[in-house]
Amino acid sequence: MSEPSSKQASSQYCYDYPRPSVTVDIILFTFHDNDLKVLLIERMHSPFAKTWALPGGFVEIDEDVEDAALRELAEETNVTEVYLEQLYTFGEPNRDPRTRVITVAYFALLSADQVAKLQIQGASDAANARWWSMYALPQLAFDHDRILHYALQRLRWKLEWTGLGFLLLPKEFTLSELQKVYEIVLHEPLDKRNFRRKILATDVLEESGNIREGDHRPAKLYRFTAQAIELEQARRRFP
Amino acid sequence: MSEPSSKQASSQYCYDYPRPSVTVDIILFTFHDNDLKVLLIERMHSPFAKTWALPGGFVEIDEDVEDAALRELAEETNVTEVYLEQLYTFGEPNRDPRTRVITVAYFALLSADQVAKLQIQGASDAANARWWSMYALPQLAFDHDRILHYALQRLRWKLEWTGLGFLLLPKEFTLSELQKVYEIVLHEPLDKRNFRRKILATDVLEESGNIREGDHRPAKLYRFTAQAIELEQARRRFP
DNA sequence: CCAAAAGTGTTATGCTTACACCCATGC
DNA sequence: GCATGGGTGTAAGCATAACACTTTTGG
Repeated sequence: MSEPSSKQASSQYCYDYPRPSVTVDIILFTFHDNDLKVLLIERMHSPFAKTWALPGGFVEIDEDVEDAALRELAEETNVTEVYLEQLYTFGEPNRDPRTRVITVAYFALLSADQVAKLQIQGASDAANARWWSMYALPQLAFDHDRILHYALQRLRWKLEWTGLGFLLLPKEFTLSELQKVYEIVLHEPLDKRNFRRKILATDVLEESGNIREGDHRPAKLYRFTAQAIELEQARRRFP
Repeated sequence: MSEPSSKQASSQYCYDYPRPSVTVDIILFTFHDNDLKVLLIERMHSPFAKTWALPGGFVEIDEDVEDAALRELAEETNVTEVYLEQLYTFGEPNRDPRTRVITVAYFALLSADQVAKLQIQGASDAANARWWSMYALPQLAFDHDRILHYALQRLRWKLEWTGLGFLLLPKEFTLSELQKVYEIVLHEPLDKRNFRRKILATDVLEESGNIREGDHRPAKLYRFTAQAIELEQARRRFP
């Protein structure tokens, strides 16, 4: 969300008609400590200095918009293999007080695996990056609060109608852990037996053969099958 | 989709970094002659002169993207009250051979009522505008074929999961007419009794009290209830 | 042996599907 | 009176939702 700093003589690119800036903003979800988390970055510069914002940045002139989202993701988090989906394009004229900015929002689901490995790097203009609970957000810059809640809606919809919840977990996980994801994201308790039956009926999971040793009775570990994502997308649903 | 003509000395608007143009493209669906129709405009100018394209145009610098879609719709068809929904943003760098153009696609559902009244006006750069069968399209400019088929997918999804099919019909219609819409759009035959039961169970329709006199047994006319659209959107579904 | 989480089946209910005949009108 | 589309009900199968106890381990 940084205006590029002008290292060169300004105003090199001229057009007959005014043009907006186009940015991507990324809602990066993960699941940690039994909570749905979202990555935010603290802005250093005006406007909204010292307030938190979604990671994002300008779309380069010869770059696919989706590639821009992937690039920003890589730049700010070092993550490359992610589930990424276009969310919505926000285009009100005064979303950004400085100038006209149209933003294409993407949302990404990051597994706990990936989160553990990643090094979050604030962009040059961002002092600080951290995960926030989706249910205890700070005040947000621009219209990012609206964007974020729209993303939550979409994520809920996804979980209700597809089996993609496992994208928020590590490669192997127990069914109880998966149920917890659904309960926290959907914000409602679920019946354990029905949940297991339903999720296993979709054939997106298989036993990994390993077990999670822990404080109490060990639990079978599951992983998602290779075709799981394709399977989900094959069912005719949006998008 | 017209590059603004430069009446003035060019290059008045200068920026430090290059910026893309942002356009809106509108997929305008209606139902007519037992067929799903889409409005296309024949381009006069290069590139893709003489080929058909989606209506659309540039987003003004101080204009909401959705307002731009509504404005283009009004300019090219004189229609104002429409169901309009953002479809997707297409942002590959070479969609337009001239220059970088990012387009936000919207799809609109137009009732046969409205179609009857409207005067389709090609924009200044468009010679010609007409309705085409979705199932017999001409060759299309840019990536509009892809956009159109994505819109069809979304429309199908909408009809399968919501009761919004009536948006393609006049204010009053028979259940058989409505069923025809679903059959043509979804591209599959439906059972008459099940269709009626299902659609009436959703409470989006009510009898208008009138009847359609015709060749044979007259049919009850229905209209959709005032809250029908809200109702549909209240069920937690995308978006 | 106790605490804590894992795991497991059955029943009732509602929804979806398949299916075939009579009805009202115009000609 | 016949052709044409309008209109109606039921039974079977399937998915969903509600519900409680036993199992396995660690300490």
